[in-house]
Amino acid sequence: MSSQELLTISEVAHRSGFAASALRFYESQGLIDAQRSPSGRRCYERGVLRRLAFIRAASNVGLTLEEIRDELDRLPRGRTPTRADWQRISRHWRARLDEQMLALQRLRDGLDSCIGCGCLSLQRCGMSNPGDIAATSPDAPGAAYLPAVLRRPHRLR
Amino acid sequence: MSSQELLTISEVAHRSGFAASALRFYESQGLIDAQRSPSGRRCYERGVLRRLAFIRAASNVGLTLEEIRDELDRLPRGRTPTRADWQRISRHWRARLDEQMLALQRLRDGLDSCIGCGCLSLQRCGMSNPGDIAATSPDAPGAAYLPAVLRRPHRLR
DNA sequence: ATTCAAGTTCAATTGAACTTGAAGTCAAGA
DNA sequence: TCTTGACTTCAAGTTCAATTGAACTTGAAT
Repeated sequence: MSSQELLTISEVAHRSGFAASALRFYESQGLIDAQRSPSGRRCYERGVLRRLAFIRAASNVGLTLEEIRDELDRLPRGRTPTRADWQRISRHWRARLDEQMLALQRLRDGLDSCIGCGCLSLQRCGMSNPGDIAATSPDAPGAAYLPAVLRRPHRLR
Repeated sequence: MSSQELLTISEVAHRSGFAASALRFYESQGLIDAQRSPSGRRCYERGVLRRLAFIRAASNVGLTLEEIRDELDRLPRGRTPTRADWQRISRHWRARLDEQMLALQRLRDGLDSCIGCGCLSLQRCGMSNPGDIAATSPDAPGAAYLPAVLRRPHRLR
């Protein structure tokens, strides 16, 4: 069925742009898998490259590795994702990106409204308080919290 | 000259929205400072609240604490920042936010161009390769890197 | 036969921004 | 006097996504 050409870890590393250490790490985290040669070396099917592209894209969108693993697990094991699979995922990501952009826009608009006023008033300034949580709470503290989407750290290299 | 009303750490914590531990940490990092009571407790001037609002805002924009410290250090010690100070800083932040938004837009456009095609081709897909670095290199690896602006982790709470 | 690069495992380290815990001090109230 | 509770310091822990290092094995080329 499947082709015979298996890839070494350094080939996959080079072709995917991930470090070999990252590939081992992803395997340990259940994001990808590898066969083994008789001597115990990792042998990858070509499909792993698509999977890695997926991982990078998802990570770019801001998903954690855990979320990515979940998403991959809900994907059909073995076969290439269908258009429908891909559309479901895309919509998910698209929504996340829109959220992030919106949060940034609010921040930038707050900044614009501050320019020239020299304000940065603790209670009122839209810049130090981009109006999400704090303002609504009954005995809200003066300063505010970033919308959750922008709070997530994400690195990747 | 300055008023007598000094604030305790828990007052500042509540009014700024930062945890007391964060205030101690910021002091240790040279971002804020505090006087001491005879018994060694921290006493804050009201001005620290403005400074903390600044820190939160800057952090929301994505500056690291180190960058924030630098920015604060270039600010006139003692006096409230003038309109000119604030405008310089705002422009700096504004540019940074614009960068971030642009990066997100590229990502989203790539996603849109993918929806329905089910591609995620390693070499060509705009989603796994938001066209920044990798594609330009001579023997570029297949997959790409996020623009630096989006790579920075930033947490705050 | 020797050498070398490339692979393996596992544990420890990184960095940013804090938080948590342990152990102790201090002032006010019952 | 005793007990809270708010504070102090300092060291160590947390999270995420990996990287790094030590110690070892393998396969191919010289």
